[in-house]
Amino acid sequence: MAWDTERTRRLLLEAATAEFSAHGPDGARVDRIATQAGVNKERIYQYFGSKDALFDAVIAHELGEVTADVPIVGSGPDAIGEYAAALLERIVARPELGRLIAWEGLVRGTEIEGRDERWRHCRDKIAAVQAALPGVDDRQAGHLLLTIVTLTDGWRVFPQLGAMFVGDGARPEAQEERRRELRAVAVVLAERAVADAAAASAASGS
Amino acid sequence: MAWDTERTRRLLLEAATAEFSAHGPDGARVDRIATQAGVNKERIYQYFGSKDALFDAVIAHELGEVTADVPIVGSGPDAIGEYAAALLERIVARPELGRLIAWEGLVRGTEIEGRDERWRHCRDKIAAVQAALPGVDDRQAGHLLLTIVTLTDGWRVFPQLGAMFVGDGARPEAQEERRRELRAVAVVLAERAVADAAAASAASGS
DNA sequence: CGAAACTGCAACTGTCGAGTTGGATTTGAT
DNA sequence: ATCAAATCCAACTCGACAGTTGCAGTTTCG
Repeated sequence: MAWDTERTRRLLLEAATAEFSAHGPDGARVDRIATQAGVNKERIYQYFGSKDALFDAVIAHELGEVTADVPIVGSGPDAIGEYAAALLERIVARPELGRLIAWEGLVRGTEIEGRDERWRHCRDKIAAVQAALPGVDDRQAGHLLLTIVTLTDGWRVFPQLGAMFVGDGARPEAQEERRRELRAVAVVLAERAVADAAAASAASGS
Repeated sequence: MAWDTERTRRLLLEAATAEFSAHGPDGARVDRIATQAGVNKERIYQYFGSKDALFDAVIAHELGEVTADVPIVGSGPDAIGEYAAALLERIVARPELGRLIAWEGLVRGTEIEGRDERWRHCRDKIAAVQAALPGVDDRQAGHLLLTIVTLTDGWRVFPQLGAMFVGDGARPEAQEERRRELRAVAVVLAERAVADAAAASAASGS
């Protein structure tokens, strides 16, 4: 078997993703990550430098995946609804990123690593929303996306709220129900954004 | 000066609220809480038993306050909009509870302390929504509340998202803008819930 | 006054965990 | 075969932190 440094790196990243997602930057244990990956703890420092840097690497990696996994297809409010539903489905199947983002927000605030690249991602998404909803401006598209992403991430970050307000969120039926609800919410908000845009354009055009 | 055990307890609770909100159950330091409160660390164990128990006490205390602070006044979709706006205003002024709930959700999941009392709070809120929006059933009211609470809490829990999508969320104008947006979202969703309820009642009535 | 409870203070214990180090072993390339 | 890089292993350092203890001063209340 060849020296497969990419494999070692990948194993560490996968184990770290699970560990950081479950316990956060403070609760995560470097030893557990190493054991879980079946790799020596010392390797982590060779590859990533520090626990914090590993956390950043994990987030950057996960973020790259979700963007590719869940595109906005089609156009019109329904397309936004489908996007929201797909995003929720994805976060149920892979809750890691939502939780990681929450840990990051709580611990680091807005001072995040790799801000530039992430900002580019967000601009792209905003542009994609605008492509699907012609006439909607940056601000409206940004708020719409913020609302959708907050609701999807929040579903797995505040599980108590779901359990209290709509019954245990781990139940498959609850997942499905919430997915329908979120899709409907996204559609309604997208329709509103389009209507606002039309009204604004009519006002300025007259 | 008389022995004021309530004051000692209150000082500890206040300091613990700030510390846990800022750093979470894992990141919080018992020594810092004691120093901040101007009370000896040992007192914490006399009064609350353990770091974990102190965390639970902090959440229970904060939760009691918010329910009293932000009621639903009036009726109709606009009342729900006002409620959402007031909730966001409150979380900007006192971000502690939102962050505590997030820490709790991330670390403890749905297995929370004092579940019964909290469940009662939630039932009350759902009933209050139904009082403001006649005809709306439990499920719809629950989803509406879940959406509103997730969006308000998320605003301070995912500060990066706000910064990326709508500009730095710490700016006062951004706060105000998001507040208007959230109010509008809540109104739209409340209107939709009412319309759904009317349609359902018409269908069953015919 | 005197016992009992409350508090402050400071040092202590024991554990846990991040990061390091040195040496042995394996592997691919030349 | 040989060398350099990648890996494993195990023990180690060092600091941090939760929780404890003993003691001395203070307040309350009988």
